[in-house]
Amino acid sequence: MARQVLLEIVSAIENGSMAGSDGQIPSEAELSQRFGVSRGTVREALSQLEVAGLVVRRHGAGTYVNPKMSSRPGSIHAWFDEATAFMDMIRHSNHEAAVRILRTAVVPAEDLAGCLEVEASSPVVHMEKLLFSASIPIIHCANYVPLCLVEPSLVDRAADLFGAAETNYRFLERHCNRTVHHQQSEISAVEADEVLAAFLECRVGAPLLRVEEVGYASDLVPVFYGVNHFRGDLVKFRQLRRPSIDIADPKAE
Amino acid sequence: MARQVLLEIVSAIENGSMAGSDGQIPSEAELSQRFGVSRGTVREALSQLEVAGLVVRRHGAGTYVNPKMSSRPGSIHAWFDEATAFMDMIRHSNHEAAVRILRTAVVPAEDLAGCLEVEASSPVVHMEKLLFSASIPIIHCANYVPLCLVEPSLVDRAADLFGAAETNYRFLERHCNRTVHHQQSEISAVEADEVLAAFLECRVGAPLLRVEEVGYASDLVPVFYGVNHFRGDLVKFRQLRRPSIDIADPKAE
DNA sequence: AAGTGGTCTAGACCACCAT
DNA sequence: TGGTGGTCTAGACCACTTA
Repeated sequence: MARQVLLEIVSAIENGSMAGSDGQIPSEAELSQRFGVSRGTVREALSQLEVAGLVVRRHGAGTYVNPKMSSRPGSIHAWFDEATAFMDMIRHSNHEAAVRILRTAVVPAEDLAGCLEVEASSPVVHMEKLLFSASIPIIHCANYVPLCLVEPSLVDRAADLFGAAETNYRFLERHCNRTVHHQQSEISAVEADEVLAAFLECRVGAPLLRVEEVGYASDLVPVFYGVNHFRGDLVKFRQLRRPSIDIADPKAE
Repeated sequence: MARQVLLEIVSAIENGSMAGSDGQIPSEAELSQRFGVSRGTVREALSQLEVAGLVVRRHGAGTYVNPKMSSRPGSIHAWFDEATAFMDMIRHSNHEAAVRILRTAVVPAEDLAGCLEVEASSPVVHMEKLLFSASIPIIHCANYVPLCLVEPSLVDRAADLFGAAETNYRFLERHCNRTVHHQQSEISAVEADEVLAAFLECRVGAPLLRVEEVGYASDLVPVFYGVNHFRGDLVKFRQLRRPSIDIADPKAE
């Protein structure tokens, strides 16, 4: 029901029938009456909208629509903390997306053994691809999935299936019976080497965004490792940043 | 009380007395008994720990410690979605942090008028600074705060006070009576121009992480604009990425 | 089948903001 | 001072995992 309430609030915000001229939304008590649910359920829905940045809640004052966000609800994209397939990211944001699979193979884990929590000699399925936005190559991806996760009957065809699946998510869901629960990423700036420059059709030395990440299933088993390079001049990530919850004991300070 | 429960759980995880050998935490029902609070309160605490990535909850199975995170609880830092003063970021992560104020001034808003929601001719207080980690310059920051936010009695000394405060957060709290509620950031990769290269003691053309952001108070008033450049070879940001909440109505697809 | 987390309820009180 | 969001309670039922 919280989900239903959320959707109704969003569409009411979109068509302008929810918020007053100052952007204020009806109180939680009123909403719970209007939708015929408990106040707790309304709060659950509003909390999710708050995390997404669509509304801002002010203790004692009310809940307000965030005009910076409501401009394109339902198509929030390229937020760095959202784990979306980069292909969908491109598709949702602007142009046509295309993918070219550069290479698929089964190779030993080697340097990735640590982060994938397998032996260095264990085989991993590898896929290298190039993503295009409006025919321009903008992202180069190299992905690795431990072969031991692939359904036993499909192990022989793993490399080809990875290529056919096109994304980590789909490959893991279809052929490993796993979903990605979260991924831990690291973002940095690097310059294009000869190989990347050739693929991304940019100058050697051009600035690139590098996103390196490990995906985990809900049981905390690492399910993929990926290194992605983005044309620095064409791709940006957005992120809402907030004061963090203090996990440290304040007494300790 | 949720806060108290959270702290107790964290320290129990730290000293190893909370989780079993498989990392599982006692059930919510048991925790609520143990701490003498309702289950809802325990869930509130666990939810915060889940957002921070310290634990993972699995419907039907239990709640587990995330070993990737619990290694340094209480000092989680350099997470991109956490709005921390960059100086504290350096300090908390490794070395001694130092700051050199390069320039303070009051200038017209001009190009920043749009994102700060003031007139182009309105004055803004500007501060440019350089942050050092172990004597190496690693971050260049340029910040702007609308002068109209500064307490009237301090307007004349605004530029100097901004320099003395050293961070946006402190300046806004001390002299504008405002706290930053959230900030919207954009991260990209650029190459160092002559000016930045000189400040950051790197090659012209070296890859830099560029973080551009607008800070907002809880009433959604923009309170600062900042452009920050990070030495790409020395600074990385980490981020937990998760599947996003669908805000779009699924019927629409 | 037993145990877990996920959701919802109805009510209460508090902390905060505005007027 | 009245209305708002923030927190907590006690209980119920459901959905899911695991053995």
